[in-house]
Amino acid sequence: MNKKALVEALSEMEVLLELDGANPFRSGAYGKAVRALEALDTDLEEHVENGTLTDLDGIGKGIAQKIEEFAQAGTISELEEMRSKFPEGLLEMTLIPGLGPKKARAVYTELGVSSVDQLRAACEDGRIAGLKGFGDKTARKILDGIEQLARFSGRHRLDAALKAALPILEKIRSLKSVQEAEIGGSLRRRKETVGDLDFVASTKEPGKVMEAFVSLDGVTSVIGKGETKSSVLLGGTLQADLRCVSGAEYPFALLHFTGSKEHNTRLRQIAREKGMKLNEYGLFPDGKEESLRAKSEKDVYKHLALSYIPPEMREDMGEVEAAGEGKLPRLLEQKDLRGILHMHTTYSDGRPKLEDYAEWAAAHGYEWMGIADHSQSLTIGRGMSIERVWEQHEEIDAINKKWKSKGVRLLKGVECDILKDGSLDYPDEVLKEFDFVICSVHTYFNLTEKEQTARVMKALEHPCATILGHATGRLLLARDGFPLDQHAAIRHAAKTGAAIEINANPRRLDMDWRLIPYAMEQGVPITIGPDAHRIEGLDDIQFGIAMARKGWLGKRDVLNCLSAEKFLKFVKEKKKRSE
DNA sequence: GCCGTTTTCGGCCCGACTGTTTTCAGTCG
Repeated sequence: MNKKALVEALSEMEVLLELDGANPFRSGAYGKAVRALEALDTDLEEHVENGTLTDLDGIGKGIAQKIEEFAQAGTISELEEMRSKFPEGLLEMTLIPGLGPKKARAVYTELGVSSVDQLRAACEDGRIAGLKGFGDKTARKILDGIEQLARFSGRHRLDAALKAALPILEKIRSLKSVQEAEIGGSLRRRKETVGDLDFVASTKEPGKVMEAFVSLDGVTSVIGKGETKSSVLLGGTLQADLRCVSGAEYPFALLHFTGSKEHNTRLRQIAREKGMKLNEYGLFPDGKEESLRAKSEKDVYKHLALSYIPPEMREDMGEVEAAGEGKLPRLLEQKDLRGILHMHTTYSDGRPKLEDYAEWAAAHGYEWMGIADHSQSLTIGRGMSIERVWEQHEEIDAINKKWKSKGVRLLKGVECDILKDGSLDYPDEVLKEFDFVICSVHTYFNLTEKEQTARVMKALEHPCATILGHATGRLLLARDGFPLDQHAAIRHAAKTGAAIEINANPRRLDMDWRLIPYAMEQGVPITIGPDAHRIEGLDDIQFGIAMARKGWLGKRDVLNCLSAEKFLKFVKEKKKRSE
C-alpha cells in the first residue's frame, strides 16, 4: 500500500468534512490520524494485516476501517461521496492563506465560485466584498493570498531559513528594549523544511519592538501588526512572526512558540491532568491567577514532572512519555564526532584538494576524514577511473605520512554507484582496496519500488558495501526520492551489517529522520556525511547532527563518534558478515 | 471520529489578530 496516497486521501477527508461543516472534532480526528501515520516508525502494512491499526494513538475503529478499505480497494467510498459534493477547485481554494473552509464554502454556495480563477474574478468585480461577513479588505486579502500561493510552495529549506533568521535574531537582540530573544517554531526544532520564521522576545516595551520589527530591512509587506504580535513578509516570500512577552512569561512563550503544535497539546493535556492550565503566559494551578515561576523551559518541564526535552525532539513522537519516565536519551552533540565521512575532491566533482580536508580537520579538531569521490560510471560527477583510484590512494598515503604527527588521518573511501542491477561500480579487487564504501543510487530513478528495493538490497549484500548513501535520492522541495521500501532496506542493512547514512547536505537530509527510530530498533548504525563538494560544505554537518537528534540518536549510535581504528573494525566486521 | 479507574457519554488545548460586526466568527499557529 502507498502510505503517501493514503495520507493524502485522509487529509482530503479532513478538508472535505470541514467544508461540509461537520463537527470539527470529527474532521480533526482525520488530521490526527494523518499525523499518527506520518509519525509511524513501523511497517504500516503489518498493522493492516494483523488488524492492529487501532493500537495506534489517534486511529480508532472508524478510520481503521477506512484504511483497510483503502488497502483493499485503493480508495475510500465515503471520500468518493464527499468529493461528489464539492467541486475539486474548492479544495485548492482552502490552500489560500486567509481563506479557510467556512469562507470557501460561503463563496461556493452564495456565488457558485468553484475554482481559484473564478474566485479571483469574483474578488476583482466586487461580488466577494458584497457577501455577508465579507468586505473590501477580505477581497484584497484573498487576492494577495492567491498571488502568494501561485508564487511559492510556502516552504523553505532549513539552511535558507536559518540564514535568513540569524541576522534578524541579532537585530532583535540588539534592541535596547529587548531582554531575551530566540528563534522558535519549526526552525528551532530543525525541521528539514520550514513554513515561516518565528521569533519570541521578552520586553517591557512591546510596542517599540513591534515597530522595529515591521521596519526591518528586507520586509516587503506587513501582514499584521498588533500590540504583542506581528507578521511580516521578507523578500516577498518568507513570512516571519514575532511575539513579545514579559520576562516572567518568556520561558512559557518560548516553549509555546517552539511547538510542535502536537507537542504543546500533549503538554497541556498533562497540565490539565495535574489540575493546571498551560498557555504561552504561564502555568496556572486551577483557580489561581498567578503562574508558577520558571526561569527557563527546563523549569516548565519540571513543573509537569518531565525531564527537559530538547527542541529537536518536540514532535510528539513519544518524547513526552519518555520524559515522564526519565527515559530520554542523551542526544548527539557536535563535540562527540571524531571523524567525518563523505566528501568529494578534485579527483571527482569536488573543489577542494585532498590535503585541504586534512587541514580543515586539524583546524576543527577531527581525527579522521573519510574521502568519498564518485566511482567510474558516474561521468556527470567525473567519477574516478581505476587508475585515478590508485593515484588517489598514493596521494592519501603521502598526506597521511605528513599529517600523522598532527593526529589527522584521511581514509580511502568512495561513493560507489549502485548500478541498475544492484551490482557495484568497480570490480571486487578494486573495491577491497578501499577503507570503506558508501553505496549510492544516482541513476535509473524510474524503476518500480520493487525493483529499486531489490537493487539496493543486492548492493548491501556485497561484502565491501559499508554504508547506504542518501537512501532515496530526494532533493527537498525539488524532487521526490525514487520509490524504495525503506523499512525493507533498513531490515536488510541490519541483516548484512551495513550502516545507513544521514546525508547532511541540506538539499537532501536523506534518509529521513522519521525512519531513524526504526533503524535503531533494527540495530542499524548511522553515519553522518556532509557530501561536501567545497570546504564550506563541511559545515553542513550541523544539519546532519540536527537530523540525528530529531531521530533520538546518541553518541553510541553514530559511527562518526568512533576512532578511525574502530570505524575500520566496523568495516571489517561487515565484510565478514556478508561473505 | 477518538478516547477512557473521573469510561460507553461527553468531553476534546489555547489565544492573538482581523474584519466584520455591535459582540463575534473565522483563520492561524
